[in-house]
Amino acid sequence: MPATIYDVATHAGVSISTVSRVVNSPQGVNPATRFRVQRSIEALGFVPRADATARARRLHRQVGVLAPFFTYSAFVQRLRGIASSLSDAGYELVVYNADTPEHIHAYLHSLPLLRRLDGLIIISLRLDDMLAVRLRASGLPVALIEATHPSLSGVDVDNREGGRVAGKYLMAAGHRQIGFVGGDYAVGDYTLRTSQLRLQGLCEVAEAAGVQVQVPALPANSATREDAQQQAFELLARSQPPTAIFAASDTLALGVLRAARERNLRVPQDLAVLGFDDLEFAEYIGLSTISQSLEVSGRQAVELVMAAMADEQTLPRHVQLPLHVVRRETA
Amino acid sequence: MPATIYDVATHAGVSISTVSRVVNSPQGVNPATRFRVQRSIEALGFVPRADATARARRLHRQVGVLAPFFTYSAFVQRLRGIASSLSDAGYELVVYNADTPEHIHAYLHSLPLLRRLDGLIIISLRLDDMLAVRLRASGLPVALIEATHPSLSGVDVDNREGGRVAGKYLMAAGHRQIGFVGGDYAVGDYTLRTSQLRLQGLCEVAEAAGVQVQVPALPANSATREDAQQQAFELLARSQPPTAIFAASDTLALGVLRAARERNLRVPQDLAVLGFDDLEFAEYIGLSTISQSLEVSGRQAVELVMAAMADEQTLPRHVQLPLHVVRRETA
DNA sequence: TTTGTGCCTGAAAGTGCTTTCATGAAAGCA
DNA sequence: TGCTTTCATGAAAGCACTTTCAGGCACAAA
Repeated sequence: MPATIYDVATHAGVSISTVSRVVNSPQGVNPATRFRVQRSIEALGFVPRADATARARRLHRQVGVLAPFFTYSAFVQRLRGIASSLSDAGYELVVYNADTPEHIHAYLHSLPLLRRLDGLIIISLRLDDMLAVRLRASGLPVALIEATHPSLSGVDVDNREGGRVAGKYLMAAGHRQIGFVGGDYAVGDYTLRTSQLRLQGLCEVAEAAGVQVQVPALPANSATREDAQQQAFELLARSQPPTAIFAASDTLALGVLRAARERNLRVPQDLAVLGFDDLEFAEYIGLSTISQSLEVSGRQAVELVMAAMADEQTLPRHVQLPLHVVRRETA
Repeated sequence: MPATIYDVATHAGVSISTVSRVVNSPQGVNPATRFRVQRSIEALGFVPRADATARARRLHRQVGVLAPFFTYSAFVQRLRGIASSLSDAGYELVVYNADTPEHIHAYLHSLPLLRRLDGLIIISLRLDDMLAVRLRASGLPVALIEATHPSLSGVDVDNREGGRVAGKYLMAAGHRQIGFVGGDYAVGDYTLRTSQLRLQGLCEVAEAAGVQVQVPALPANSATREDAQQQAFELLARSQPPTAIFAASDTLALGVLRAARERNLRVPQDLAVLGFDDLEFAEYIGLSTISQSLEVSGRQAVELVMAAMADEQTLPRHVQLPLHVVRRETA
């Protein structure tokens, strides 16, 4: 059984208050006493228990992350940013996986009440007004990533602008037949509809340039590679098939790439493919894509929760991250 | 301010003991009293605070995972298994990123003392005898993944056998010039040397069949795609280049694939490529590989820590997961 | 000698539950 | 009716720290 603050106090012949002070604010205690206590601490190998400290300080030094982790690939890179910022700030990271609407619902309602967390980061989940207001009222500092809500801090990108950037890039490369492949990660009512926005942006600039965007007959209601592959097959089978396809995510772009290979189309000569996200594997496979600074989004979110933790009264802040195309080999 | 157990007790006109019993073992309390208390609980919206419960029970319902997450791609899939098993068991998952030897050292020495965790899972980190014994003695239940040690529970695979499986598979496909590309994730003294073992297994079966294995002149001391690409270039530039390359991981295989593309080699006709791990993207890009059941390893590890948590005296258990080749398009 | 002024230090409250132990009431039995 | 047994409940200890508050003590000034 490890030593407690009481053991140290007895051993050094002082009160526990003094031991606590030696640990937390040594300058306030008489040098002679301090050295004696320090020797006792070392002799007994005393280390304050994190949970006891947390209780007394009413600060847990833990921040939670709620996300549909395993259905959604972009989380790793966001998490990377979150983890490193959090660790720099001396906070631990606890992970809540929310792949189903039921899980999400349960977490969202219990986490604020359990009072185990100092802050919470919610990734890629759409929150309705009621929920957002409840969260805000619960007193648990929250930051959103990818989604936004007026009453909660958040960091996102301009998805419509992303579609415009993609369209301009492809048209600048001479494409006049542009296809779109999309779909969103389905998590019930919490599903975020970014794919649609990216398509809108694409259509805007295409229309302005007199270029028509080809959209699959059946829009997918999920975001798997297989869906994308089927969508691509459909587009490529048309009488005037697209010479370029913009996929609403890198994962979907993989499906397009596969479809191209199966139809013996050379990329980018016969078919240019442009993704969205800039996931890690995009670089590996040479996929051209729109980068949305995933890692930075994680760091930003940590800053936002920290701000909310420092001052609960502060107004929600919203950060919008820039987008840029990363030119590689597929477009 | 949320309601506490005291508020409920007052409201229902009972003692806090009774409220506690209604929450935790309702069958032991008189139905009339029970209903009254339950009504008070609902009226006040009482939810027991997780940290208070944890303290009183001396059980935190949190398990930690320590791993070089962001230098090591296989973690996502392992984590998926861990997260879902943990959540089924009602435990939370706290993540400790350990990309540098210094971080690892600090975590390994502080986590057992801070007493915030009920258990710890350590992924892909080599522990020396002293550390393993210390951990064991600390009383914090531990399970290892990918590494093993006699005094700690662990789940791993037979890496040498993995090399043999790869060699047999490639030779059965007719290859007589087999190349190897390898390298390990470098985390100082904690670096695990699995690449070497996989090579040994490959050499064993090749030698037995009179086939020579081609190994790059400069073995890489890291495991990046770029390293693998350079290694592959070197092998392919030889007078008698390999017709198949076994890469010690899927990430490395990506580098080989890239090298093949740059040299205008068709895969698998001109060069067969076989990976190891079966990461998620392997399926996406059609990479043939040796699966090591990453998700299962996570589930197994949870079982092992749980066993250790249930009975601290129990002997360490070791589980070895099966390997099998997943035939796709590259070999 | 008395009063004032800091500096150290200890006592004690606060944190919100679980769980053991003891007690009283009610029920069962002869 | 008197005794035992069971059931339901409350009191209180325990958890391991931080932090506030008050007071003791030494030293300087009056």
